[in-house]
Amino acid sequence: MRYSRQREVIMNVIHSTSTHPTADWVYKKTQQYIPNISLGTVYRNLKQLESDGVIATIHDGLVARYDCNVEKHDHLKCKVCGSLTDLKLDYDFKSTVKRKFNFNADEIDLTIIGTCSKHI
Amino acid sequence: MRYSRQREVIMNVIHSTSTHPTADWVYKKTQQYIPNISLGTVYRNLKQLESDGVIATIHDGLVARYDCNVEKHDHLKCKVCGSLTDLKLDYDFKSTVKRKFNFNADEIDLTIIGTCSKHI
DNA sequence: TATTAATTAGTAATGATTACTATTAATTAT
DNA sequence: ATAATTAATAGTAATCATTACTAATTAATA
Repeated sequence: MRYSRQREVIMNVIHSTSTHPTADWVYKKTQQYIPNISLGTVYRNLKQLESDGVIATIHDGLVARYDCNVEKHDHLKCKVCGSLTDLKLDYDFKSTVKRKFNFNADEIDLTIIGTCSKHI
Repeated sequence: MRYSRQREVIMNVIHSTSTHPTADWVYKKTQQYIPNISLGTVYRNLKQLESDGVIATIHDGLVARYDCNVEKHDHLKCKVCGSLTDLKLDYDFKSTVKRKFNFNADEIDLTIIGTCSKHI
């Protein structure tokens, strides 16, 4: 993978926030630095960065969100404001599903949906 | 909500499988009984049945899948064949996130991704 | 510096879903 | 049973996120 300014800006934009932005948000943000950047370029680079393990993709309903935190973690999703917050929980379901279903677990996707502290 | 044959067939189709079908799959299946049924009718009814609590929607990547099992449960998703299998796990994260984040949890969405027994 | 191949901008295409509208049909009051 | 009412439908167009395509650009390299 060779250098491109577009990719560098995209990386910086993603690292500048902890809001798990969508591709469109990243696109609009990068436009502030490279006005004629193409949406396709944003998508292509996000995908490339993911397959390089530099960022992670979170499927949030119908849209994909991107996260520079690639460590395994879970999320709190607020029904009111839609915010997505990182959290770490302790569990080990892998041995359970191996035993019960002979299923080889690679990753666990866990999201807790509810109301965040701002709206209580 | 008043009776319609279309809705009845859609319900029967969903209850005839445990494969968590997509709207398109349901559409093609209902076409066997009502050849000129409209895709919009399928989507409208699926949404209506969900808001009535008769079926549940599962967001699987970019597509929505529908499930006649409305009891709270988790899923095993196979990376190889894409199958989605129901499972029930024991956990209680609600009190943890309430204590740590003052977050009021309503539901927990947990999917374990890996390889199912068929491909081992 | 010339060559090569990755990357880009711009645009068209796709796939899932929703919106719109005139028509059809289930219910309700007559 | 019949007419009136209005939810539900078929068919089509629109939307939204994402991917595919192509000719032009540009980073690396010989």
